[in-house]
Amino acid sequence: MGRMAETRWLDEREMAAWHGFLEATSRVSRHVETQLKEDAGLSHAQYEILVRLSATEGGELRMTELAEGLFTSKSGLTYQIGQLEKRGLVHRRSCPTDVRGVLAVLTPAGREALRRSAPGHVAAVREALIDVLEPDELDALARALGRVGGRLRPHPAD
Amino acid sequence: MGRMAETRWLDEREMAAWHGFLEATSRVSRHVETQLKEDAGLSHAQYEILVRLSATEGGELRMTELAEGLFTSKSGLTYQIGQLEKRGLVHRRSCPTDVRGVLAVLTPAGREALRRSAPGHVAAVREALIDVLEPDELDALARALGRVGGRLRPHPAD
DNA sequence: CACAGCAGGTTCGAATTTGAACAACCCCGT
DNA sequence: ACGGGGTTGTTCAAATTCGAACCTGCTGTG
Repeated sequence: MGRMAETRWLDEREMAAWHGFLEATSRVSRHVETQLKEDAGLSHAQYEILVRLSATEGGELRMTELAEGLFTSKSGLTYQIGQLEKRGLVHRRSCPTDVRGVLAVLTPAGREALRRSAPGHVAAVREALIDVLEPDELDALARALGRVGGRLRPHPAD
Repeated sequence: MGRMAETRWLDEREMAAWHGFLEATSRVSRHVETQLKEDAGLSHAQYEILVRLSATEGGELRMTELAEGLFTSKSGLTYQIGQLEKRGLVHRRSCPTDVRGVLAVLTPAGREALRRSAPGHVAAVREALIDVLEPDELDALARALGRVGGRLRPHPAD
């Protein structure tokens, strides 16, 4: 019965890739997180929320949509929106078409906070990842990781 | 004075790479984390600790060395070693050559836990990252991310 | 129209993580 | 031998994160 197939261990190349992935993600994450916190007082999660909101028509988005876009849990988003709301960067508005729904709306202060912190953040991203790679390497990375992320994306409803 | 140079925003290609990086790291991390937690009751951090320890001569390592290898903070490691110690997978031993030092030592139970959980973990890593890429893509990824991680590594003491 | 099943958000508790502050200790130059 | 300076781990409080349980309110079906 269910006897597992012999394990295919990782060879040296594969191990190097996995380890490199872990180290890079860990360090890049810390780099970006630290820069944002020090220079703008925002966590990366909070910054991303502002970005997504600012990219929409009215600067507002349903909680669920936001959560999906941020690859985070619903409860995690509830928490972060609460934090941003306390600081007046975002406010909640109930959805006109669905009583249950909640819209997170970017406030003028939120838009301003984003405008101020964006340059520093972009610089950090360049320093940590973008400017470290040659254009072709960057494209290869985008293609490869795009596939990786896509395959783990929650079912498009099969 | 200190006026910042004009910000070099990210173009579409760069944006795609950054977003892909964020999505991939987020989803891969969750995938691996979930598999380990469900199948072995270990967090990825804990699993990595067992791996590093098992790779050494006596299955032991100084706290600081371990923390560096795991790209984590010292206090974070203290916490995790505490958890593993509670479960009998690791135990602490004071360092013979430095009174301040502490050695984390893998116990037989710890070695056994690692042996049991490794196959499932490797499978998850393959499913999420390794087997999704062609050999050349994997090498390119390793080269690129290796450089990225290396550049953000704490000063080798200049 | 009534109902079962599902979707949207929040709440709650448990587990982690991080940096700062500490206390103890090693090491090197004077 | 001595003192300053850097190291080693731990402790502590604050911030997050996640999944499970819940309550409400949609929605398609009979």
